[in-house]
Amino acid sequence: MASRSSTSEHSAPLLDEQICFALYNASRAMTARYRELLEPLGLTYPQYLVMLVLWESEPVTVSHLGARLQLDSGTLSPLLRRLEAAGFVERNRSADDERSVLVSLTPAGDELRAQTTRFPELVCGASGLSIDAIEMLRDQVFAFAGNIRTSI
Amino acid sequence: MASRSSTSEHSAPLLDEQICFALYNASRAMTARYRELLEPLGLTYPQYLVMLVLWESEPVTVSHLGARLQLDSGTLSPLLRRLEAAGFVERNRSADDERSVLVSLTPAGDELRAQTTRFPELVCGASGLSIDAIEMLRDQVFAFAGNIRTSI
DNA sequence: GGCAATAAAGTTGTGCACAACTTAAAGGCG
DNA sequence: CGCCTTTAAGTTGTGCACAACTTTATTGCC
Repeated sequence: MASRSSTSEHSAPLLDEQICFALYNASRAMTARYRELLEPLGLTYPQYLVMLVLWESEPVTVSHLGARLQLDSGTLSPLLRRLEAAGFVERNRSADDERSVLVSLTPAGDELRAQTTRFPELVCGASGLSIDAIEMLRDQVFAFAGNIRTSI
Repeated sequence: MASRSSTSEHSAPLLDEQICFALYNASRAMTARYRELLEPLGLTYPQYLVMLVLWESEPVTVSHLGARLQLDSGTLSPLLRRLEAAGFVERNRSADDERSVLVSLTPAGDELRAQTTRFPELVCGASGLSIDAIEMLRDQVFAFAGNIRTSI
C-alpha cells in the first residue's frame, strides 16, 4: 500500500492516501465475498442486513429498520417488497398506528437464519486478521462512522 | 457501540458485531460528507475518484481507471459519459490500439483540482481522529480489503 | 371538534455497482 | 493469409442509495 507522508503537501489529494477510498473499497470487497455466500440463498447483502435485524427481534417497523441500518424508506420499501415476494418476510399495517408497517419473518425467513451463522467467520477468516484485530478495527470504523455522521 | 464477546456463541450473527456492517456504514457516512462538498462542483463521489486518478496522470485508459478503482466498464462507461457531458473529461480512441479509449482532462476538469484540495482534511477533521490515527486506520482497512479480495 | 404540524411509508427519478452479454480490434499460430 | 483466442469498451438489466415528493394517519393545540 502506498504510504506517503501527508496530504497537505500535494496540490491534489492522492487516491491511495484517502481513508475514504479505503473504506469504499473495503466495503465493496466485503460485499463481494458475502454475495458468493448469499446468492445461493436468494439474498442480497442489504437484504441480509434486514434479516439480521429481524432475527434479533420481530416484528419491527420500517422506520426501526431504517434507524438500525441508516436507510430511508426510499431504499427499504422496494427492498422489503422483494423480500416479501421471495417469501422471507411479511408486511402488515399496524393496528395501533395505521401509518406504520410491521415487518415480520415467515417460517422460510426464520429458517434462513441457521444457514447464515457461519458467514461472518468465513468472510473474516479470509481477511487474515485475528478475531481481536478485527474487533478492534470494527470498533474504530464504527467510531469513525459515528463521528463523521454528526456533521462537518 | 455494542461490544459483545464473540459471534460464535449466538445462533445468528448480531448486526453490531459485524465489521462488514461497520465498513458499509462508514463508507456511506463518508460519501454523504463528500456529497455536500462535491455537489456544488457537479461531481458525485465515484466521479471524484475518477478525477483523482486523472489529476495524478493523464491520459489513461478506461481499463487503467478500472484497475485503480476496482470498477468495471459497466460502471465506468456511463460514468465517463456523464463526466464528458459535464465538460470535465474527453474520451478519444487510442491511435495505437483502436480498442482502447484514452480519457483526458479538459481545462474545466483540470481547474476542479484546486477546488478539492482541502476536501479530505475537511472530512477527516470531522472524524475527531488525529492524522496518525487516520493513517493507521486507512492502512488497516486497505490491508483488510486487499486480503479479502483475493478469495474466500 | 377543527385544523395545522408532524410523522410513516411509499413513489419517482438519477446514479452507481455488478453480472451477463455484445461488438470490434489485436495477437498468436499453423 | 485465415482463423481462433484474447482483450477493451460498451450495452442491458437488476438492485441498491438517496433526494425530492406524495399520501395518509396521528398528534398537538386552540
